[in-house]
Amino acid sequence: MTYEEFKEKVGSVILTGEGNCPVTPVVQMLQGKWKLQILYELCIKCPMRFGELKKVLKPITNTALTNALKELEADELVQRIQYNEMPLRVEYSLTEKGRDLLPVFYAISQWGMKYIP
Amino acid sequence: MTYEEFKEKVGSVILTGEGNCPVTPVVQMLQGKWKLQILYELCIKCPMRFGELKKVLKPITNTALTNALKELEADELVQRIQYNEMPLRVEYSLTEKGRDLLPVFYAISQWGMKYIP
DNA sequence: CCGTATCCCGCGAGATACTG
DNA sequence: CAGTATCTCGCGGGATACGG
Repeated sequence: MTYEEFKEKVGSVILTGEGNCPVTPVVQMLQGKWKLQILYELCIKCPMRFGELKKVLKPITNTALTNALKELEADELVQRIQYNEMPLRVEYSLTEKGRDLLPVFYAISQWGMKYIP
Repeated sequence: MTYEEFKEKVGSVILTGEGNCPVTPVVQMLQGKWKLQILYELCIKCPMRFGELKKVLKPITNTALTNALKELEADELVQRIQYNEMPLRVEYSLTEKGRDLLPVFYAISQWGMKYIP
């Protein structure tokens, strides 16, 4: 794809240049050491429990996982459901908004397969 | 796109789960406050001079711009060419590897248009 | 089991001044 | 013009211990 094709497809409205990169806010939302890996694991298996995520993202700490999940929830990419059983059970799943990131992941993966050895 | 379609298209090799998210290393490469905006500006106009980039990314400092450009160059997303004139002229341009990120930007923009008000 | 509450530390980024 | 050289500061994330 050339930039001209890109511009034509996306529309010029959000392509004003001068620092108004339309991509930046989205990537900001995905920034942080763990967010992408969490979303990725939730793509593979959904829903997942807190402890399950913690196990799969092995060196992650409680604090980091909690914070990342909270931010993802605030951005409506992930949904938290708490079941008041004993012992407590909490499940995290992707929202539609979160699942719609799959084409983005796909594009990135394609690029990675071409350029990452 | 469902995850099953995703898996089929990308191939299961890199989809091992257990923390091996294929997307993460790519986004790591794009991380930093300014890298994406630099790439984006270079999509719009290429090549650009140091001072030109600095003007367009207004509140950026010399240090930040220099560091970001160095890292982008190390990752072979951007090429630096120096002309030993007086006064000095340096031009930055996207490499093919960098230009090939456009489909990624496109996917992200599509998502953004759907979900960012 | 699923977190919160602290404390701590390093690193990315800002500010400012200076150079080939 | 296109950077480099320092210094500083804030905050994201790690470690550990405790609470509902």
